[in-house]
Amino acid sequence: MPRSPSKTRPITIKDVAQLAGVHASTVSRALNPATRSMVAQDLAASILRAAQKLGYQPDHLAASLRTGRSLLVGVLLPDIANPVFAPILSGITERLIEDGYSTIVADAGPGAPSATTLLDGLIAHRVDGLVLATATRDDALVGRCLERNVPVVLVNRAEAQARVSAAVSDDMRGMQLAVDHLVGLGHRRIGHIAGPPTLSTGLLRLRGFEAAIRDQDTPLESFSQSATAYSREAGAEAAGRLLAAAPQITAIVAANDLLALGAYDALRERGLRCPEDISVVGHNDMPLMDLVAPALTSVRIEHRAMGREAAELLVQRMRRADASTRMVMLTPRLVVRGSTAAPRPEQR
Amino acid sequence: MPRSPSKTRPITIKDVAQLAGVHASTVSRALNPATRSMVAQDLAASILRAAQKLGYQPDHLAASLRTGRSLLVGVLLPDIANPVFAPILSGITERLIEDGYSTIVADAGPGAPSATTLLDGLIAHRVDGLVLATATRDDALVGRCLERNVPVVLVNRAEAQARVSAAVSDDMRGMQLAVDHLVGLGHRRIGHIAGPPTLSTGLLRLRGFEAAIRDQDTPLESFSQSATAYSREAGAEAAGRLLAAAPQITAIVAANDLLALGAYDALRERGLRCPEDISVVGHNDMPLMDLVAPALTSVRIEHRAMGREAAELLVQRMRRADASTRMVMLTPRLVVRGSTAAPRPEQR
DNA sequence: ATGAAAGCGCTAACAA
DNA sequence: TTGTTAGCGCTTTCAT
Repeated sequence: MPRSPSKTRPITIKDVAQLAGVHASTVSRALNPATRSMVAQDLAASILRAAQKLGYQPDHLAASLRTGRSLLVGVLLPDIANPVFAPILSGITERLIEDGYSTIVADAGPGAPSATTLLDGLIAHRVDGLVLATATRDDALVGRCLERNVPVVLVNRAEAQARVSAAVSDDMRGMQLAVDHLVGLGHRRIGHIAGPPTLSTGLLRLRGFEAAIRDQDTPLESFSQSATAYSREAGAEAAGRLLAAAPQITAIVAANDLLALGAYDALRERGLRCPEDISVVGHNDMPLMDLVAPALTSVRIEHRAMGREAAELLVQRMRRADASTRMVMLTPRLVVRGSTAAPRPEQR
Repeated sequence: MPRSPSKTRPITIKDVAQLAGVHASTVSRALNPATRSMVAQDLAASILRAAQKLGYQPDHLAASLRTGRSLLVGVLLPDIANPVFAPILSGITERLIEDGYSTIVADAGPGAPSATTLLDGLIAHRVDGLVLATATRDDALVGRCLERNVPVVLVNRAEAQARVSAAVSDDMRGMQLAVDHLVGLGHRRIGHIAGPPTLSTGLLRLRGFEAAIRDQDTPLESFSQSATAYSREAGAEAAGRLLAAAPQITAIVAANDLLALGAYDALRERGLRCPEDISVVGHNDMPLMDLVAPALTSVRIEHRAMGREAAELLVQRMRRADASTRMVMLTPRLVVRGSTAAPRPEQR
């Protein structure tokens, strides 16, 4: 006497075939919109009904093994906790889902395995492509993907050699906006808290700062100190160095908002007021920057759009292996708030 | 003359077997730490070397098809853009990677497909388990997972029937902390901006508020208005209703930080100062809440730990199908900052 | 301790 | 238009 199956086995395409009285391959064709036209309309309909009735759920895994496409894309983030990556990730998943891809997220943040280990894990899952938000200017991971022939694009940060497509903000222009704004307010001695020079954002924003200073009609004094990381603590530390080295500055341009918030901390600690004593400009315009005190003037980057663009580049690359490599550069704009003001007359 | 393969075919276990001069199954045993002991030590070593030399990368997909385990876990978020979910996600991935799982993230935020569609997509990828951060008190998705026999746990929000394990904060206690603090400061007329009652956090925090009011020795007046969503805009709108209905209140307890920030907006718009005219308490203690003006007094939830706990519950459930269903409740604590103060004497 | 062989669920080339 | 067949890369009985 056959015992009734207590453990429910998942419904396969074969079960559907049996119920519909056709062969499994016919079911496969009927169920896949791309091949449905190969099946007689009414038959396809009855197959669909059978599948529905059984509660059939396709198995991507098995399909992937056969087709060589997993419909999985890996996203490697430097640190999920950093608020700028949430909208980037959101933009990426939003675009990818339109083409049927799901997103595996790997966080290379503190306490995580090495980025290389994470990358190998993603590749082991046979992702169809990768978005790296972690890229340094000279990035070994990119080479690894290229070797393995896995489509890859970069987001937010680019590498020095443009081996793969990237979606980034125009970092130099962003700094120009910041410096122009400060000079327009009357500032003549401006400091920069640079990001890590190993990251494109760190280097390009520093270069952008220097270029913007040079390009002014007015001669300016400028100073800069590099932060060791994009964090509030590193920002406070670098701001301290900057203020010690150049106490005459009347404004600080930070390479990112977290650094700017660190600068707030440093100013407060020294009894300096913002913007009365020192103006501060950030970069990224993260969520809530309008609510901090003083509200932060910042270079706004459309992170969500940037994520979408990166995903778009990847989709194109996954569709055609020979898709051209290119860099999509989004134009930032300055959002002026309360952290910048004209220097006091006696400071001039 | 055989042409050299221009397109690099991925290295399979067979290639390794050939190079090592053994059968594929031996390679499989040698490469898997769990079965390595079945293979002679020196042979295993030489197989490992062969794999290394060829740059062999295992194919989880093929293994999954065979073993029925994908090493993939799905995480369904209500809205990646909401800052509380970043640390939760971080905690989840951190714990799961310890057991070799990768995380597929699906965002049910604005503009996304329906949660049901996303869930089916995750199931199609044959995830070994699911973490739902989206649960309503009466959630159809949970039932769907149960039907499909997919291990599932909830995080941050619980459902009314405790069908599955969940990691949450003790929402009622959180509100007690908030109310006790305000009463201790001398407040006697307190308003609550509640979250959506369809969410456990919304309902339990409301109940917690009411219970905390009742439990005071001093008789109090209390009022509440529900926000339609956990957003700054909805918070401003609900705060407006609250102030209109009960202008005599001296303090507002919001069901979450975004609602509290919305209350800030509403107060500012009406020319009311915080904390001089009205004290405000938030809930969650999101990143940056120490920097908004005024710095927000808030009920701190350890979101990262909560994510880890949820992942832990899921791992246990995935290991043993009969693992007990339970609720892990983290104890919140109050972080007092500048948004709360004693009411002015004439307000008493 | 190792090899042989079957098969996970699906798709695609080929046949009819 | 539909069925037949083979096989994606791996793991796991079973046999040796």
